[in-house]
Amino acid sequence: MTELLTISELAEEFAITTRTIRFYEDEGLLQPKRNGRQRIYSRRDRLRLSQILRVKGLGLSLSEISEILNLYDLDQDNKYELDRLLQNVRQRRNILKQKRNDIDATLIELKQIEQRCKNRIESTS
Amino acid sequence: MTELLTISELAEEFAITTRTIRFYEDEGLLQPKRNGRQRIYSRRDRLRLSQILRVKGLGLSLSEISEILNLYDLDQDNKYELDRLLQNVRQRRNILKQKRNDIDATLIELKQIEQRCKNRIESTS
DNA sequence: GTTTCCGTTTACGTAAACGTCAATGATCGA
DNA sequence: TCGATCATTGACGTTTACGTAAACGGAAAC
Repeated sequence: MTELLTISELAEEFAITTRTIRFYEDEGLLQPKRNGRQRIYSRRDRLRLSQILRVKGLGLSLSEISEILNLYDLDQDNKYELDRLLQNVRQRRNILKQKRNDIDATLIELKQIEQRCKNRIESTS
Repeated sequence: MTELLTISELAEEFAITTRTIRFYEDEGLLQPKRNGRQRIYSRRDRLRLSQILRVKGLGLSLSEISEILNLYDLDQDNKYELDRLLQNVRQRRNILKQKRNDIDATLIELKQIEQRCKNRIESTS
């Protein structure tokens, strides 16, 4: 049993609208099978959507997300293509690492604010 | 010497346009002094802009950035307000921690892809 | 003294990422 | 069989985050 899903089930599960899911398909991020005109989503489609949403929260455009997720589908044997892919993956990793650094810097500042906040509450009570 | 900057100097330094800087001011994210009609930016304004840009890369809207940066200006004595502020800071921190988790998950996947990529290149050569 | 740079305000334009509405079709329970 | 429900395909609307162009002012360089 491969647990096939309808578009509204998928939408509800991820708390997004069906419009959004169809839009992602228009943009080439999803390619569900069809039963006649009706879309049917496999476990793999579901995983893909979860990856899309996870990456989307990091401030990447849909075209960037598309590029990243295409890296996931490794089906090359051509050495030149593999090299290009490798460069691309490394670059993406570096960008994400930079973002993580930005998050860490902000987290430190927020932590300091939290501490000052607590101190004031202490001294006020 | 407090090193005052003009708008185009600031724009060049951060590789953005003056339009963007003025837009941020319209949105209340910056409040530079004026010399007549001309804007002049202090070291503090410059720091603010760098914070804006740093947080912007994390996929937050300008209004969210505004909220976060407002947390930086701690000038409350009211205990109730301090409590609210504290809640807010903690919530922001949790959201950012979640984003960092998402980044880490993606980094792990990319690392695996990189490894598979390298393996294939090895076995191809 | 006028051209040439900034800089300013005002205003309309635009790309991305959907929201919303209309018209239509398949299905399913009463 | 009829109404309700869910899905589909357009198509136009909307918000965010700026881009771009027009029209103007001050200063400084020639």
